[in-house]
Formats: sequence, structure tokens, C-alpha cells
Amino acid sequence: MSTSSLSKIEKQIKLYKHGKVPKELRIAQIVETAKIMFADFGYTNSSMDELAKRVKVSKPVIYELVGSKENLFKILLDEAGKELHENIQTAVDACESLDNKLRSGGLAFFNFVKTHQPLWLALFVNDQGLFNKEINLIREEQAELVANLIFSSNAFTSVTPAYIDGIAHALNGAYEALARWWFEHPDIEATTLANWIVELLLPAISLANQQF
Amino acid sequence: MSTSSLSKIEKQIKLYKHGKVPKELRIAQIVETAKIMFADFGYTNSSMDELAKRVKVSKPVIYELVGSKENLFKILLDEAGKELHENIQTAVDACESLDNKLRSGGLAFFNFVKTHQPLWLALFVNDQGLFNKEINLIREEQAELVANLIFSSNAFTSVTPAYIDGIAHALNGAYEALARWWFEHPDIEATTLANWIVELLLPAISLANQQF
DNA sequence: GATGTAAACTACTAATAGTAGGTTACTTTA
DNA sequence: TAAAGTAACCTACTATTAGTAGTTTACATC
Repeated sequence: MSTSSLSKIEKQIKLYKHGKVPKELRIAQIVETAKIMFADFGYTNSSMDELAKRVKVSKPVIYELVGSKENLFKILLDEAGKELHENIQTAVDACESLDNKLRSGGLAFFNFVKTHQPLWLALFVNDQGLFNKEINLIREEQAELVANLIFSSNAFTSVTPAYIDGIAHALNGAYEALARWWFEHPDIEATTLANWIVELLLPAISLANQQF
Repeated sequence: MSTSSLSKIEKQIKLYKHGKVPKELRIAQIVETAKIMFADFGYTNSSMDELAKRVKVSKPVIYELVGSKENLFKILLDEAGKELHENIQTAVDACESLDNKLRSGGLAFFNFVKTHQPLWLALFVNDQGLFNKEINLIREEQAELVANLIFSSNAFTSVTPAYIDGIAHALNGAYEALARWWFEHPDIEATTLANWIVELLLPAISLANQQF
């Protein structure tokens, strides 16, 4: 193991010979280590005992400094959420036209996801491994249904299978998100929601149908 | 408490005086009870001890019949997934035109979510209560960004605030879903993904701009 | 060198997923 | 109808893990 594999924080910690490290630095180390663990194992499968072991400190130190496992996760969520938001905002602001803003903002989002890979999964998707397989299977079924619907007959004939599959998943995600949003706006009718998405999609579909 | 509050399964179980109930019926009772608990408390906060207590049976019986907590959850996921899929398929098949199929399928989805309320949350969204507040906050921020982008200037001027907010969340959900899908199709470029969604949205936006 | 305090420790509790091995009520067979 | 077999169920445990009470140690300051 070369010294260069140590993070800035780890190097700073090595300077304290007898192991007593100032609060702020230790917090940074705990958060950094937890980030790795959550990304690697997910929330449930990351244990505070293991975290303490990695930080080479006893458990009460962890609890004194970050409060609880839940809170630790929230710290990381908050951090990542802020970074994500800033990235997209910057990308959007850098463009003039609406379509370029949209393209650029979307790209910033996907780049964020890519650079943070497993952490993004652990933070924003679900507890890793437990039921993702099953839920993804259901989503796959739903997406297939959507794909057959939208991309049947004459629409979108000149388009790749990957595009069809991807857009079907995207639409499915739009429905899921709208359903979650609905929980906080329960006064709205189900038919209204269904119409909203139809209105959003029909222009694109009509356009595709005209093109053949 | 009136007898009518008992489910079919509970009534059947009452017929067995000495408490020894056939396997199949006991399994049905366990699954039914677990469904209520997961919906009420979420996965993590539902304990197998409590489940055993409610079913009025010892824990090993539960484990003998359904294997594990994870498996129990998967049984419910599978059940709900199948029902959801059938509902939508039926609704789609009942219509002729594309836009009616889309409307009808969407409605079936939202109706499923509504009738199953807390169970849908527990099964498809996330472990209840833990981080939903924080994740929703981040989503709220993202949606606001999207809303400002899409619905700024002259587009969609004749539209309600609820529509704007809802569609912004839907779009945000589309991006999230596409990112998840991307994990299984890593060969695709981020710019491609960004373009896909722009292409899907631009026709609707252009149309809205023409209308004013 | 004595004193205050920040940083850390040992050794627990409580909750909970899962199990080993034994018991009880019902069924079948002679 | 008594013995044998078995399906349903039980008591009493283990292991893991989030979180805590109370104590000790290294260092700075006087």
C-alpha cells in the first residue's frame, strides 16, 4: 500500500501521534469513511461497529460526534443533494436557449450520477441489494407495457431499441414520481394526473407519426 | 369490535378450536397480517416478534412457513406487482386509440396507487419515514429547478401552479428512472440520455409556446 | 507540577433476525 | 380403539447491532 492511497484527511490524522485528533478532523474522517461504507454495502448492511473499527476509534466517539446512524446518512444525503443541485444550476445558467438549458442540465445530472455511481444508488435509490432486483423486475414489466403502447404501430419506427427501452423506463419513472407527488396533493383527481402525462407526450408522438 | 371486522381468513381460523391450523391457511394469515404491518410501519420498523404476536403463533412457525422477513416482503411485492400489471394491461386493452390507451392505462396506475396507498409506499418507494423527508426535500429542489426551466418565459402561461409542480416532479422522476436504467446499459453516453429527454419534451414545449 | 477539559475507552442494554431441539394434537393403520 | 406417524407448534436459545452510562487518558494552561 502506497502512501498516496491515503486521503487528505487520513494524512492529517497521522500527524497526531497519540491518537487524539481534534473534533472537526475526526468528524470529517467519520463522514468520509461512512460514505465509502454506505456506497459499498448500502445503509442496512453498514454497521456502526464496523465503522468504528475502520476509523480506529470506539463506538461512543462516533455517537458523540455524529449523533446516530440515521443522522450520518442524512449528512451525506444533504451534502450530495447540495452538490447535485449546484452542478445542475450552473450547467443550466451557462446556456441561453431553452433546449440548450435542458440538454445541459440533463447532462450535468447524468454526469453527477456517473461520478458518484454506488453512492447515488445508496442515497437516492434504495437500500442496496435487498429488493432492488424484485422492484426492477416489476419496473421492467411496466416499461415493456409502456414501450409496446407508445412505440407500436407506425410511431417512432426509425428509432433504436435502446431508445425505446430507455424512454419507456423514463416514462414509467415519471408516473411513479407523479404518484409520490400526489400523496402531498390528494385533492387532485386521478383522471387529471393521467391527462397531464398524455398532454405532455402526445405532441412528441404525433410528431413521430408525421415523420414516417 | 364487531365480528364483521374479521377478514375471511380470520373467520376460517376461528373454526379450528385447538389452534392447529392447516399450513396454507396459516400462510395466508401471516401474509395478510404482514401486509398490514408493512403498510403501517414500513419494512424496518416491522418486527417478526410483533408479527408472531399478532398471528398468535410462535416465531419458528413464521420462519417455517415463509422462510424469512425478506422473503415475506418479496411475496407481497410479487403479489402487488402482478395485480398492478394486470390492472393496467386490462385498462389499456379496453381502448382503441393510442391516446385513450395512454389515458386509461395511466388512470389504472393512479387508481392502483390510491387504493393501496400506504402499501404502495412501503413496497415501491422506500422504507417508510427514515429518509423520505430528506429525499423529498432534494426532489423538491430539483423539481423547482425544472419548473423554472420549462415553465419560464412565455411557455405554458395558461396553466395552473399544480400542473407546473406536478409535471416538474414527473420530469424529475423520468430523469431518475433513466439514471437507474443507465446502470444496466453503461455503454450509452450521458449526452445521448440528455438528448432523449429533450427530444421527448420539445414538441410539447414548442406547442405551448405557439399557443399564446 | 497541579488542574481543567477534550478525546477516547470499557463494558454494558435493548431490540431483533433467525434457529436447535423438543412437545402436542390430530390422522392413519392395524 | 390403541399404537405409530406426522403436521403444527412451542420454549429457549444465539448472534448481530444500534445506542448508552460511567470512567480514563493525553494535553493545554496556569
